[in-house]
Amino acid sequence: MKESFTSDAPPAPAALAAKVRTLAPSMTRSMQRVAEAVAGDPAGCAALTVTGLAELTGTSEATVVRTARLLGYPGYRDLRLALAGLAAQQQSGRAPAVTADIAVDDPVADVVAKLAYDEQQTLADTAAGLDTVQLGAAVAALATARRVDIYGVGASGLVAQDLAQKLLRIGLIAHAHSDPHLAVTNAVQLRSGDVAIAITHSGSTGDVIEPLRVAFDHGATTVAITGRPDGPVTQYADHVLTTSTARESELRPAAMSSRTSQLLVVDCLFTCVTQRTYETAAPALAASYEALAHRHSPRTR
Amino acid sequence: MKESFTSDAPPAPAALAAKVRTLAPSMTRSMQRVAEAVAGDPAGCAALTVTGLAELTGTSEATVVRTARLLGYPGYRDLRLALAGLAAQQQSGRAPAVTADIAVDDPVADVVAKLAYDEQQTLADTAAGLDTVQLGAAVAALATARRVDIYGVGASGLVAQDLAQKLLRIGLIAHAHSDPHLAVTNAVQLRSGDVAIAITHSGSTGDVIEPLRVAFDHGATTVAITGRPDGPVTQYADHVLTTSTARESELRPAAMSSRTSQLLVVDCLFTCVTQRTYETAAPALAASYEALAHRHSPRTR
DNA sequence: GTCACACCTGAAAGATACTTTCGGGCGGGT
DNA sequence: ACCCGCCCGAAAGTATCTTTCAGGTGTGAC
Repeated sequence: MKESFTSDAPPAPAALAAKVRTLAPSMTRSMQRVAEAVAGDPAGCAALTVTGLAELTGTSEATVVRTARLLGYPGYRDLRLALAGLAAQQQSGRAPAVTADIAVDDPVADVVAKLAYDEQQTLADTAAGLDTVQLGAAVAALATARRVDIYGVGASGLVAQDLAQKLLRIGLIAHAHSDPHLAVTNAVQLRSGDVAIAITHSGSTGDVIEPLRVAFDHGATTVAITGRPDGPVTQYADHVLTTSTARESELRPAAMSSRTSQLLVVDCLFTCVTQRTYETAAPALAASYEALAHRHSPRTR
Repeated sequence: MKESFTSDAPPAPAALAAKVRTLAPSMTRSMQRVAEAVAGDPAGCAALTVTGLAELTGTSEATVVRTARLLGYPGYRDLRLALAGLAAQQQSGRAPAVTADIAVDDPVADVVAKLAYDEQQTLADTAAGLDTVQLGAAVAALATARRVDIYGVGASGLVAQDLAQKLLRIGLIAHAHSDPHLAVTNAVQLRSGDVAIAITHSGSTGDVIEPLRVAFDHGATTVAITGRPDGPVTQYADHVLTTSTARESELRPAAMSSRTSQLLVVDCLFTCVTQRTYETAAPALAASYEALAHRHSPRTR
């Protein structure tokens, strides 16, 4: 029995709070109430029966079961088991130090500490929620790709460029597009064996979905990196990599944590592809490193 | 009421194995088989139903329930919950194997865990090493800046763009330059009251140092974000913000952790500037958020 | 402004898992 | 060898979970 986390079957072990946040937007009101209760008090909810939890949240048994399903469990029974596990874990483990939100009058040192903590949390959530099977499939496609196109606009555009830069360094033919028109005109060139990657936090950025759809229709292997695994973009994605959605506030826009999350996914993609193509990737990496050395001034000291 | 082994009042939380041994002598043969299975593989048994466990141990459902009772639980259901908790607990216990370097033959899941851990470490290091006085000074300069120029090439160029994007959102006039020639020609336009920021991990990237020097000579306030506080770039920097340098390896180029570190610094700069210019920044942020909403497809839900 | 549609929601029936009851059978004691 | 006690599992009984279905509500189109 392997550790593998297949995308729909696997119940989340401890990454439940993260999963609740990720899926919350796609939930209905009643389901959100249930999810909230579950995330807020795992221990308490684990002690409850379906009927009990339904009454507590003012909903029906059916809704509770539906929520459990949405969170990735076969039924409420399994959600309850996971809940018990989670409760035991945070019981024995350290209390998750809940940091307050960043305030307007926080001193500089506090801002630094809070931002660092939040981003660390985002990384942990992302790693816990990442589907390694999907990731493996995406890596396999990239490793043998003839050509790779990456779409992203706004903040995600920078992530797209980051990935393209990395892939170029290991000898892949990769290009990042932030111009939607050029992206589409390039997408029509793709065919089977090529890979197209769309990066969008909202999962509904038309400028990014359109080129992915075109690539998909032309037979390319398509990958979506998004925070909304139920968003429109996944319609045209062979493989979906989910980024985590951290709570945001006025002083901490969503773009900040989504970018952190996206970059981790991108790093994972890159590293795994490097592994699989080590024979060619290693010398390519060394060469690019060597080439850059001449761009630096002579060492001081 | 203490945690003592009173057989009727408290169900055992995690001291289950001990309880099994304690009570084993008073058990009948069949019950011992059940208890043994439970103590031997909590995780596996938690996944089983009464019937399943009965079959596995070659006994009957009634015996399983009796065993659960003897161990202090109201019924099998509750034993199962405790089992799930126990499993999760000893699952989380064995995790500190991520400190090792990434190997070529690491499975995907390990790569994800190690990368996430490393980046978290980088964030912690950066936050700990960041000079809040220097940061405060840079923030003060930015908050009143007439114009902001940001220099960075390669991976740092993306960080520069990220910062520029953010500052633009709160109403500052910021521009990121990755073309060294254009950077220099723009730098000569700067004067006192303007801010120039150079981002370079090595601290010795000529293409970035040169425009910063020009800006410095023209009286602009200059900031360097670098991993080498003793590098050439700091010669022309009024304020130096130090990023952390994590250990690197063949499969994990330095660019990865330096980027993470740089982005945290950039986020700190942005957030603190937003604080100090809250009156104008908040509405600007809200407006940019609003403008983007129309770029998304209608909700799926 | 009205209509139609889709979708959420909960009640109740249906299925599953757990608990209890009860009689058979195996061992020890005399 | 016989009797007694008690362990054990089959089956009936009950609680819990799951599914189905019909009613209601909000949303978009005309």
